[in-house]
Amino acid sequence: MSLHLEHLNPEQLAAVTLPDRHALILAGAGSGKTRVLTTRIAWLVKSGRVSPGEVLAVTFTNKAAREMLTRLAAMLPIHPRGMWVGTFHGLANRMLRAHHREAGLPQAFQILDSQDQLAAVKRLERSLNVDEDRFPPRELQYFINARKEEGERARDVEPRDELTRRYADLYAAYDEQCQREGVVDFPELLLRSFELLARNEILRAHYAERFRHILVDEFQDTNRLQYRWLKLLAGSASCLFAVGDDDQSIYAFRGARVGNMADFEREYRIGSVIRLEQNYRSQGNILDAANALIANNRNRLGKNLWTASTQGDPLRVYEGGSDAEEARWIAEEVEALRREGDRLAEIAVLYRSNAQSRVIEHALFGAAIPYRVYGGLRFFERAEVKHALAYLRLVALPDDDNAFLRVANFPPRGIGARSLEQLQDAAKAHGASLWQAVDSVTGRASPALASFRALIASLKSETAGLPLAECVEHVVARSGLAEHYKAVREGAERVENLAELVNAAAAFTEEERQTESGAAVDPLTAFLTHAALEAGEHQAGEGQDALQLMTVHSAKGLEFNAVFLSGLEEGLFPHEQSLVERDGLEEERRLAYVAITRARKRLYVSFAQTRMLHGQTRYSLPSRFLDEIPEGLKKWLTPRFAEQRRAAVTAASAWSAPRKKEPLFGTSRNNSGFRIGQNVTHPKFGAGVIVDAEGQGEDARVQVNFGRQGVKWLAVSVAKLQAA
DNA sequence: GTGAGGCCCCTTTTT
DNA sequence: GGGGCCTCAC
Repeated sequence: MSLHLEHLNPEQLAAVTLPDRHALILAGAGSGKTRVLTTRIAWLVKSGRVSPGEVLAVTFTNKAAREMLTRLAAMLPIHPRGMWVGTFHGLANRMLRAHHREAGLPQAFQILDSQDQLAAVKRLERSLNVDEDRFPPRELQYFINARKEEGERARDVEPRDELTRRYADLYAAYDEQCQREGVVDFPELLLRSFELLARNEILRAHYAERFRHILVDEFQDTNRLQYRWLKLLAGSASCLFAVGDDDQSIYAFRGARVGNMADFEREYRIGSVIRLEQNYRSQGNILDAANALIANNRNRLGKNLWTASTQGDPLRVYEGGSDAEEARWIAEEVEALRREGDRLAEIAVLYRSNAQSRVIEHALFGAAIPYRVYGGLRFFERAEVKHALAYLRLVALPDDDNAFLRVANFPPRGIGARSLEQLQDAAKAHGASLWQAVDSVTGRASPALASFRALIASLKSETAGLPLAECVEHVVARSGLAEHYKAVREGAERVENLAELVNAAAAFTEEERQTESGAAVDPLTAFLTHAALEAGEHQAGEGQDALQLMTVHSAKGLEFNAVFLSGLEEGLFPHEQSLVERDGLEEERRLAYVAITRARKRLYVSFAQTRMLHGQTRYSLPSRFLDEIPEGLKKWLTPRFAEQRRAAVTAASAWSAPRKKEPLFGTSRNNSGFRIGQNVTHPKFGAGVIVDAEGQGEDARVQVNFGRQGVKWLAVSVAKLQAA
């Protein structure tokens, strides 16, 4: 039950025991950030400075919030009742449920996840006869979310041009639609609760008075709206304690504003920023590599991590002839680590994009290594589960048109597109929801519609008062979903997932009972909120020892004894898209920095000469990030790329002879003397690789990927290309 | 109204 | 390569 303050270093201790004032903690990777945050809360409470109810701590992910609660529970004698700990969205939701009337929402308002939101946007465009080619729904969704995250309503959007004006109009119409249906998207949770506080002086004063200490994790990832929300919540009396690391800002693409750190420092007159620079996680070579890499970024607040630990092993660098070969190598090395006694759960394979996992999974499967993939489709996002949830949503709030359209004819019950179109027209004419509009068309149109309406109504009455799990079970059975999936081929897994949904409901009830953290809403609405806000990381096979596969993004905040960083190739990492974005390359570099700093003892880095992407073989060059790591820290397991190119002339197969059986490239030639996949050099562009060829004789042209110099078509007869 | 096959697109991700 | 969406045939 002790805080163990004596185990903190001077900077950590200073941060933990800071007097009542605003603070900015610049906390490097592995510097004990979460520990400082939680210990500070415990210290504030234990020293009697505040009561738990006067503390609010906010994070980005549910995982981080849970972690914080667990640690707090270990440090504080009683359950920290009344303390607000959660994600931005979770806390905003809590506030909106408590003050739904003031916020202009039904108490049972439903939350749209990104999928639902896209469906809602599509539906809107169709109802307004908007040309989906000129206004792609995805673009509109992006526009709306970006505006909301800046704190702007449609009327605040500056009509720079005709297109923007149209988008703004659609934004307004979208908001009206949501309001009519009683649904709220993710950014709306924040914006709505922000506006509530801004408008309602009494509430604002209440919260500003209540929360004496507001602590923010991963502050570098906050967007403009989140920062403004915090400022409003803090008022003039509360202390803001912000922890962040500008070098780990990897979410600019979704609105995060690193600039919030500098703004905070200025606006709150932070005299001295506390820097946590001692790293307790990684051995010397790993940390040196990370520091060397990130030093190439210009926009930094500046900080240099150091460690008291030994240098440890050098980074192991591997070059594969293909992505498959790279994957096999990873499997072999993992197997070797396992033989040495490492637990698989302590080893991670990281990649830039989810699509890369397939090849790796294939190799792991072949090597019989158990693994777990993070990301991808999560439990509550599965189609069959979303269908069941849609029925439940209609029970909770029949005006939810999204849910209505999702399951009106699923399982098929003879309600076709035409009936639904008619219904939508009728609803539009009456300014009503689909549910309300059914009566106005049933007389003439589909009896099936009327029976669907009756089904929902009876589900509602039959489940009233039932415990949550039984309610879910009843809806799954009576909706016809279970029966439907039993009948279709390959539906067994879906039936299981429906059963699992019943379990999830039971587990949710139990958890609520223990923590009593729920806002004052009915259990069904609480469960639906949980499903939307926490899409469900808990997958099957959680308990067993398994290798961890995930994108670099989702690895943030985690650490492992050994890390494999795969696919370090130009165009993939850094991603080619990032090169055309403003500050894109620096964000990619920070991403690489995050990846490297996940490792405690061993870091493996790999790349492949060829990779299957979108069904085509791509030829790539090693990532520039690899060059930015000093040679002295690396140990090449395959001859270096440059050396290999030189060596290739004399001993073509020296570098990966053992398994060079498969034909790596098509042997497409065009009498140019070059072969696809061949490494070449150009006097101006440097090293490259042939990726395509066309034409014959004098007209022969080859396409060469020069990495950061770009991909170029060159006429063989003119360009001074040389085989490397 | 329903199911099967063709076509198009393709970052990163949490809430 | 693969998933979502649309069109076309029953």
